[in-house]
Amino acid sequence: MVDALAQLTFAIQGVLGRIAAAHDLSIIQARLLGILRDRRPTINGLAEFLQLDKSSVTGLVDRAQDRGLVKRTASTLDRRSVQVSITASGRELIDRVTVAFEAEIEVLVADLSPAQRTRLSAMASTMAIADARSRGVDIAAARPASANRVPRAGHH
Amino acid sequence: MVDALAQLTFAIQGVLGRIAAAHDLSIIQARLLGILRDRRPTINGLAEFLQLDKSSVTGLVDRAQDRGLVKRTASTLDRRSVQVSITASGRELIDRVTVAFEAEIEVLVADLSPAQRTRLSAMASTMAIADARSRGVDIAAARPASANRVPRAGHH
DNA sequence: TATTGTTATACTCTATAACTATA
DNA sequence: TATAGTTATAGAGTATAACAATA
Repeated sequence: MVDALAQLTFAIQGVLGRIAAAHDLSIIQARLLGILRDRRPTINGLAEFLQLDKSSVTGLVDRAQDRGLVKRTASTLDRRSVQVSITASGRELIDRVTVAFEAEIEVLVADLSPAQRTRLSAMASTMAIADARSRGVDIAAARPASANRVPRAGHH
Repeated sequence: MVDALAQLTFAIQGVLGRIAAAHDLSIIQARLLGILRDRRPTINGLAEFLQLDKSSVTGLVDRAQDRGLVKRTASTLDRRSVQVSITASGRELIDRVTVAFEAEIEVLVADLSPAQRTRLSAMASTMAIADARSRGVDIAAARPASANRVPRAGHH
């Protein structure tokens, strides 16, 4: 099991990496844009999402901003913080990457039956949630439309 | 499906990264040691396994060698090439990482039934093989001990 | 000529520590 | 004092191009 999952992970990362590179992006830059599709987090918020130090995020956002993919906006509530958002150009790029990624994943699951795919999808979600929970993060609350999970007490 | 798989991939990479870091390794260094557990590839061979440029592998092996985790041996057949192998110390380290990784994955699959785990494992393998095939690599032939590859016509 | 591996170089990604400007 | 973000710095990881040794 462990071996199979590790292999799968590397395979998917490889696919993602190749597609991102074909669009002149690294995996982490693609991830950044993906997060910003439906959120306007602060630098600290991004650091938490990505599990990176805030100084790493500063650099990440700097490079994306230099390319016109994201922008910083001063927060009106707390003048120390900024809000990071995606630009039209960034959104267009990540949308193209997503389409390509979906097509490639389609190749990987080609040998699975429709029923297997459904089950795989469900299991993957279950595991991602278990991971988030084990780190004390409530991933469900950060979802887009609907996806509202059962309200949970608190963290820790 | 795509989203769930991506989430799962990042979750597993996160787990791997944290465990590797706890043992003073990066993911790629852990992968390198994992590959060397039952193989003695050339630099070019490693580059193919890892899908990296050979110059990247030179640096990777340099750093691992500096730490006494791997070693280079001159090939007797082709004096241009070297064989990279794991040291006792490297093997001990990757074994410890593997044990810790297995324990963490156990947490992630905790919410899955035994039957689901079996199916997940099988599907993960299927997908990893599909990926290898899509890249023209025969992962199955590259397995353990004396995996004497059946002489094959051509690569490409 | 072609291939194996290294070197030189440049860039991205990352963390730690020190700093600034707010709060 | 504490927090949000940046800067300075250092190191790993990666690719491209040029190179030496060998085939």
